[in-house]
Amino acid sequence: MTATAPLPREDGRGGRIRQQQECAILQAAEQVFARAGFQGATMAEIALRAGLPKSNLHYYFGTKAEVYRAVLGHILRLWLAETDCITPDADPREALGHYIAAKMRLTAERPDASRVFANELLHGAPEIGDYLRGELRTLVADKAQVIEGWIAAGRMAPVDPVHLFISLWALTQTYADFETQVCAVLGRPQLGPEDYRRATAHVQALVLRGCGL
Amino acid sequence: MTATAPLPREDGRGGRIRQQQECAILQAAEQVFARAGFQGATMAEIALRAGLPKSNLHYYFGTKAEVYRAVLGHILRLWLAETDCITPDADPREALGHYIAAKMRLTAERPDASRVFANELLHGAPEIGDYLRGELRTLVADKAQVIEGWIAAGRMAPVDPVHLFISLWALTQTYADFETQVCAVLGRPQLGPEDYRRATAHVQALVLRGCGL
DNA sequence: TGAAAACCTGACCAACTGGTCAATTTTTGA
DNA sequence: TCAAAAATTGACCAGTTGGTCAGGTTTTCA
Repeated sequence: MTATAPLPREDGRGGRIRQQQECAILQAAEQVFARAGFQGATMAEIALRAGLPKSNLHYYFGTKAEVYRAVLGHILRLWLAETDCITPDADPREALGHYIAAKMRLTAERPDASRVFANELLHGAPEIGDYLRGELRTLVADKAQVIEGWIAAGRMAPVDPVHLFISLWALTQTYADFETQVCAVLGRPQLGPEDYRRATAHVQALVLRGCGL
Repeated sequence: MTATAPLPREDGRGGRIRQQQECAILQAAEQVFARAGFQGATMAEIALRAGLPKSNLHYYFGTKAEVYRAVLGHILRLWLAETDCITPDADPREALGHYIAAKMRLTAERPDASRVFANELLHGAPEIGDYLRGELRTLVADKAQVIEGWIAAGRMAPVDPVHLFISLWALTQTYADFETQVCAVLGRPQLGPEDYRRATAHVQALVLRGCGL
């Protein structure tokens, strides 16, 4: 019922200023949502971090849910990619190794994105359920067939391909989502590049050997 | 500043009624916290599910944080156990296989507990950080030594034991914490016993082979 | 049996938070 | 240069929620 925000043409860019501000807002929002979840996050804090008054924030995004959806949208784009290397002709060992490294890099570089995503899933994915059951499922089904092909050709051990993807996601994301626990048992104050290198090597070794590669 | 609730002697049981009510409350609270997280959960909903008026809920637990801590306490007790089978003399293959099965059973039987725990970790474990860096870390360090022993004796492939534990937790809990995503890619409306059986077999196969067992 | 302890509850409140709005300033582009 | 569009902002509001409290009922147990 508000005529305040003339909604940026989703396609073309809005004004120069709008682009800048929206970017700052989404960056701030990702942090806040990651730390506090949807309910725990407040518009006031997002505004504060983005460096503008709350009412200005509402000028760009009508509701908190709108900000949240925008943040999730950004994150989903990151999630889809990275499976390119999994093709029938690729070398299974190299393809899976690359995929693991890529996912782990994403986890290390954008832990907040991972956490927002995790939080959304944890609460039943009310916002992105359709995407999961649509695009993501299709993508996984495709890649699963590739892996079935590798198995049928005797190029790797028989492994349920869909469960394998679930495992890969779990193994990599856990380092961002549950960083506190990981740090605790590793006895580190926080995860650094060296920790991520070790984690990547460990997951690769475990999974590749687990797939008979 | 309230003298209302004469705090149940933590040690001995409070009155018969108190025990019953507290149990009902904690059960309800686990569900609510699992679905909504700490901030999203409301005392009103917990009370409703427990079948008593909100003010009565406040008679047993002074604050929401107190309820939350009690729920987490229950859950931590579940988490600690299950590693008993990992001992120097045990057969690595059987010990790890059992551990995976046990953790997966816990995940299947108490998914809400897993989700509350996951949520707490996701938000930086403000409540149980000390436990993680204390008891849990010690336990893991102990068990890691056992595994190092197995490796040194050539009874399994060289795997970083601490990262192995992190992997095992991730692989099992993911089926509760991110059930929505798992269901989506598996094309199932919800996970049933058969799904958990398959998941267990998959994780066991992957990890055991991954450990050269 | 009777009084103290434990338990129960509706009414109430203060703080917080998402969101609105009218008025003002800045930017744009013809 | 100047008017229309875009951007900014402080004041404000209504709904929600955690928590309080005074007074009542039930249970316990000596």
